[in-house]
Amino acid sequence: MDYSQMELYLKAVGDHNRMLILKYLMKEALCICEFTELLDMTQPAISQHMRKLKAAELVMEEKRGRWTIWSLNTRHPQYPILLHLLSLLPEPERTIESLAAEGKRVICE
Amino acid sequence: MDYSQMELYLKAVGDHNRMLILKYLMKEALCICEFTELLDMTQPAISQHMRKLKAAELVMEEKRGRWTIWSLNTRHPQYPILLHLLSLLPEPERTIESLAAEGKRVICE
DNA sequence: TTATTATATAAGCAAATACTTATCGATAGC
DNA sequence: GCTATCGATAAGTATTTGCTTATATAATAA
Repeated sequence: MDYSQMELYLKAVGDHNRMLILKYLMKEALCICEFTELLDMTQPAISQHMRKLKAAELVMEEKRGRWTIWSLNTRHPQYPILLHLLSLLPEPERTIESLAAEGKRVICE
Repeated sequence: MDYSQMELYLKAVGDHNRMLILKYLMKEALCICEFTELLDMTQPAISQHMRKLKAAELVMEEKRGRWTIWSLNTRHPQYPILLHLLSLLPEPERTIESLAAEGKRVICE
């Protein structure tokens, strides 16, 4: 891995909101609309974060109908390091379940 | 480690020039004036990078006369991860030895 | 077809970042 | 004391970043 790739990689991970996104993706694949609820951000903001994560090859996207399902790229050479770094972070307070309790569950299919 | 600390940590490491600085520090403790030659940067630029690295507790400084000797903080809880990340990067082309060959060795004492 | 939904993209903006030059403080040597 | 050197800090600047709102694209539903 050269210095530019490493910089891309560390900058992709090194953002509060993207760490949250990656934390959520450790548990399950999710679509953009679910992230907008989980992070309380606009849809374009989430899309742009996913673009950054994808540029660093940290995530994969799968188009399913209208939805784009995002998941961690487990084949990334540094995937084990990513898991380790994420394991150092606390679980996000908001979850899909807690959103469901508020009646905000996004069904996505 | 909370999200803010992790962000500070990853942003400190996630810069091309700071990765070079850390790479050099893996081999030996160095002073600011040596880095200015190794990275071909101005002295204030190096000082500012060291300040960022220190804020993330990645490096330690020791005042010795006029010089400040910088070294890796081997006591940092995530020091092993840092070493692993740095090990993925190629050795810098310029070295203290190659500078010596150009007659640019900074003696520092 | 037309409307709705999920996402991507474009353009604009404020804040952060990585430099620069200029200057200040502290130490060492004369 | 005076001067030179190492380093920190301040101020200025161009670029990057992370958002915003507005709009475009594509798939589903009516």
